[in-house]
Amino acid sequence: MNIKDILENLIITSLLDLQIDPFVVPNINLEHPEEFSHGDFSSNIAMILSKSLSKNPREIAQNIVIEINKKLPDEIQKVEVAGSGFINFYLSDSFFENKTKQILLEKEYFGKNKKLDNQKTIIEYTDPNPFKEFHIGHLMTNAVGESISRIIESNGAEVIRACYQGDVGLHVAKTIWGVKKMIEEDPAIKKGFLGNMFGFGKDDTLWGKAYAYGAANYEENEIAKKEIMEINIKVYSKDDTEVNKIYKVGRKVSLDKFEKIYKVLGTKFNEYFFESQTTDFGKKVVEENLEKGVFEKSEGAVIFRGENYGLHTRVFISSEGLTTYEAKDLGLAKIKYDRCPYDKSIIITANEQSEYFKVLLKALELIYPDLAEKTKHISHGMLRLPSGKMSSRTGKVITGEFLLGEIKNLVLEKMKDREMGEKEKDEVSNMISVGALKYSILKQTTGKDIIFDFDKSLSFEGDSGPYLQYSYARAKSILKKAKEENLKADCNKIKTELTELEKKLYQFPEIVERAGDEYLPHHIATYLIELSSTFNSFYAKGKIVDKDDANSPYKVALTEAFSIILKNGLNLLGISAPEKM
RNA sequence: GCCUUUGUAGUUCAAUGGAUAGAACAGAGCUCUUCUAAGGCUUUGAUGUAGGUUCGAUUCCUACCAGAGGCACCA
Repeated sequence: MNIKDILENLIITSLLDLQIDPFVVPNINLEHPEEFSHGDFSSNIAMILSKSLSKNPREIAQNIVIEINKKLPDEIQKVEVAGSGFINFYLSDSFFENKTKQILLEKEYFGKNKKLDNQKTIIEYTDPNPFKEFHIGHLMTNAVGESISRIIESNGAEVIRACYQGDVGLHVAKTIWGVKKMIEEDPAIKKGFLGNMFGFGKDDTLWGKAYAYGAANYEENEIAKKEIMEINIKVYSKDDTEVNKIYKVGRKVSLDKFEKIYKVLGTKFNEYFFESQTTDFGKKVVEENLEKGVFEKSEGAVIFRGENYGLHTRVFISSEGLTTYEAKDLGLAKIKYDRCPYDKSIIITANEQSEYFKVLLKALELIYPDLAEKTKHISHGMLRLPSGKMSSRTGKVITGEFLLGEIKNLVLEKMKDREMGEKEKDEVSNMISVGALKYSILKQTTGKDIIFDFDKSLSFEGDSGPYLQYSYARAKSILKKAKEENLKADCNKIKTELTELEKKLYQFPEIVERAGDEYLPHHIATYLIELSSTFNSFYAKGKIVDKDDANSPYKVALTEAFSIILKNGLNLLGISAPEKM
């Protein structure tokens, strides 16, 4: 039984002994006070009961404490009444010693639970579009999705990582138009686009330029717009040899590039879905349900009248007969389920799609109510520069690779005096760059915009990924020294005072559970920063590895426990923990 | 215009309706003959406005102000 349950039972039985019905309150509220001087757990039960009992909360608290003291378990050292009626619990030395033992024993399993056991969850995130850049928005969706995946895995769920990619649609036509025009203008450039069919002689940055070129002309040039729409139809019909060829190469160039990025970011997808696979089925679903009255015809298009549900109306099949992404997404829900029957389906996107997903989920509810029930849309904020929104439509994008490259340069600059082999330096600098970026995304509540300032957001000091990684490397370095001096960890403390470190360490599993319940990775990030800060103070206070100090084995045990939890926590954020940096 | 969402130190972020609103950066001042100073210690500084609910509100409700996103054939 975990400590929270023990405390809860203790309160309930004490209330019963006092002839108070504990079930008049919905649940016993137990929280960690902000300051350790207020104990390890605190309950406001007396304050809540005060009204219904018409009694002073402090008096109620006193009575409860008297009852609790009659049956104080080993885990609790003392119980006190404080403030306006809080009951504060102070945990005992043996509780902390046992927890440290448990951490050292369970290692990478510490923090995991079985809450979502037997729950199969498919989680869709990143979703870059072939023929377009992998921009920093994708980086953000990936960071959030990967972290949520790992968190719910730690809560026991089986996770299927899915990526849905738009390999058909107007953006493809814009790119193909751009490619054709650029080759027309400069035939020599053809090789840069198409290369030899097998190698990587193809220049993937050219494809980004072609998209930007097509996109700009689509907006400004009526003739180009018409040509692009014609190409769009050909992409679907596949009856134009030249279009087919450009399409085939462009798609592969994009997908290969994406795979390289996923590898750097630490994501391995289990399933890929493509719009080219959802189009026909999506259209079929819409047409079937047009007859059933879910959709209606308007101005030549097939629409879903979201206004009837307080939402907005959207087009599912265009007046030209093309399926919009609304219809494709609708089909996707069923295709996903057919391929991997899930208990829960999570889709992660930027919050600019929040309203859209409400409409989509309403339509889904009318067609596949069981699937709609299982589906959840999670949105994150936008990564924006002080100068404004980042858009790939205008062609002015910051690509994921560019950003990671810039960060890596900063890291390498910082590492230039480190004694480390070139290969190791390269690996470690990759870990740190990705860690810095991911942390800056995950440290705040999912859903709020991130104002992205190169210098500030990616600082390597203070509240940052590298701070956590540095703390880890430091702990590992200490443990290495302990090993060299043959000092073994011992969880039984001799006569040291408890430090704040023990009081933070045991809280990790609760944090994992909460982050999973709320789908909020930032709880992990906040906890890890507090934990690391506590460890760093502990480190600064005196030597840990010291043969002349009888407490040294206990300090080594705490250091090891810290390193285990920090590594597990970083893993939940999708951040690697370097042994050295 | 309608809908959604966000307003917390100079800046970027925390705070299941609870105790003295936490950090980090920036500013001021300390700290490496000692296990990693990407560290530690000290210090200045904040809940958009006006009401309401509550024993208690940054948190819930209403209005207003300000920012962001969305609102018919792009994803």
